[in-house]
Amino acid sequence: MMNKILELYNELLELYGLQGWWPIKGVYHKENYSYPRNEQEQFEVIIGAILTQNTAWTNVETAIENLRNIKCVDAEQILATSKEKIREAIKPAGYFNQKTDYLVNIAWFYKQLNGKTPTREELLAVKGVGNETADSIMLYAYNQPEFIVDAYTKRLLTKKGLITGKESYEAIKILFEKNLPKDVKLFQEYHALIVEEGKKNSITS
DNA sequence: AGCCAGGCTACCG
DNA sequence: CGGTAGCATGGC
Repeated sequence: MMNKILELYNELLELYGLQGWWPIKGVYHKENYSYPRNEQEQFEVIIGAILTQNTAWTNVETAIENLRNIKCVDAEQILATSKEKIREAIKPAGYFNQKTDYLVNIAWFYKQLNGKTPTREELLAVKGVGNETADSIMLYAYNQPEFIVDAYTKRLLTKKGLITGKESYEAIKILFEKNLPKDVKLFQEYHALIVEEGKKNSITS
């Protein structure tokens, strides 16, 4: 018999279908997992992961478009641009003072990687990158099998009675990873489905 | 007119 | 360690 974590995945998949995350240039590439296709797209995923911290994705889209207009969906360009300009561009995403610093930090980090794939620990050492952002970057920018735990995930698992809600980030992450095959596509779709479910169901359901 | 959104850091006990 | 204030915009 299947475990509850895998059952939940199949239930969500049945409900919502394949999601095809992460959106690039506002587009969800359903049933195509060859993204990101180049460094520009990879870096777009990374800045999106930072900008979406506690922020609605629609606001992030606007911020990324503003950054695109000033050629700053690019690590070198961010480092060559004044913080004031970046701050203005990402204003719609909120927390713009913090996030400007975070973007500069990740730009330095990305540049020194010189094309290498970072470890999760290296990402966590960047100020502005916490557990969820690190896992989002690993899973969607680098296609590494790290399961993402977010507010929707905790809420859904609590509602399903699979956790109490008091577990740590790490504990919930491990719960998923030990009950699922270590499959990047599966991890990508599962998190996307959880977000879809979270968006469609109000806080009080 | 609040409350919420794909969190993180700093600081407290 | 766990708990929480502060950060900020836009949509409903």
